[in-house]
Amino acid sequence: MRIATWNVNSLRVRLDRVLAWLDVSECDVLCIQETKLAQDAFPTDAFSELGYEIAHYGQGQWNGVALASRIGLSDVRRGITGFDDKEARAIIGTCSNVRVMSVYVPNGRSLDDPHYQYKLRWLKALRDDLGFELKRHADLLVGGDFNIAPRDIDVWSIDALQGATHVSTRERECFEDLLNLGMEDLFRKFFSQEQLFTWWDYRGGSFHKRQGMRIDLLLGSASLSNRALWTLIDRNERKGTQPSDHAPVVVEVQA
DNA sequence: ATGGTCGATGGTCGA
Repeated sequence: MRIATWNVNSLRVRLDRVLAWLDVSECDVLCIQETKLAQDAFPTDAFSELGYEIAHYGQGQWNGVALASRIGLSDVRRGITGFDDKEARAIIGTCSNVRVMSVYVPNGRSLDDPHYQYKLRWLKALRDDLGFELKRHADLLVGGDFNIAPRDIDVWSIDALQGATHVSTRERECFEDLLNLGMEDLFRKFFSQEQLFTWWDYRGGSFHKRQGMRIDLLLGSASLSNRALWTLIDRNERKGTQPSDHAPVVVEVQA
C-alpha cells in the first residue's frame, strides 16, 4: 500500500501534473493540500478515470484539502473535531482499514502575528483529534504540509531563519506533542541526513540554490510505522513546467 | 542585470 502527500498549490493549475504523477507513481492514496477550490469545484471525473475516489474539503481561493484513494474511501469527516475553524485544513477518511488524514497546518506568517497563535491553537486541536482517532484506529496516517521543520537539520540554514516561523520552539513543541501520541515521522525512520527538503520558495531561485525546508511530512501510528518499507521525496516534481513549490512525499507500507 | 516568484485576484494579499 502506497500513500503520498503533496501540497499542489492550486489544483486548477496543477491538475495535469498531478494526474500524470499519479499515473506513474502508482500511489493508492494521495493526501492533497491547497486545492484552492470551492467544495464542488474539485475535478472529480478526471480522478475517477484513473480509478480514484475523492473526498474534498474545499473553501474557495485559499486552503482546501482532499483525499484521493483507489483502495476505498469511507467514513469521511471534514475539519477538526471540537475546533471551530473557518478554514478548510483537515479531512480524514478510511482507506482499506487505514485511517488517513490530510492536513494543511496554518503558516503562522510571523511570531508576532495573530496567525501564529491560530497555528498553535490549531495544532493543539489536531493533537486532541488524533488522540480520539487513535483510540479507534490502530493504523493511522497523517500526511500533509505541517509548516513546521521538526529539527534544525530539516532547514537549509538555521541561522538564516532565526526568529522566523516553521522553526520556533513553541510550534516545534506542538509538533512533538503529536509524536508523543505515538506517531512517528516516517521519513526519519529511513533517513538521518540533513539538507533533505520538500519545499523550496519560488522566490530567488531557492530550489537551484538548495535552500529549502522539510515541512511536508507523513506521520504514522506505531502499528503502521512497523510496516513501513521505504519512503522518498520526489524532488523531480519541483522541476519542469509550472511546478508546485512543494514536492510529493511517498511511503510504502506492507499491506 | 537596479531585479525576489507564483497563484488567487482584478486592489493587493498570502505563501
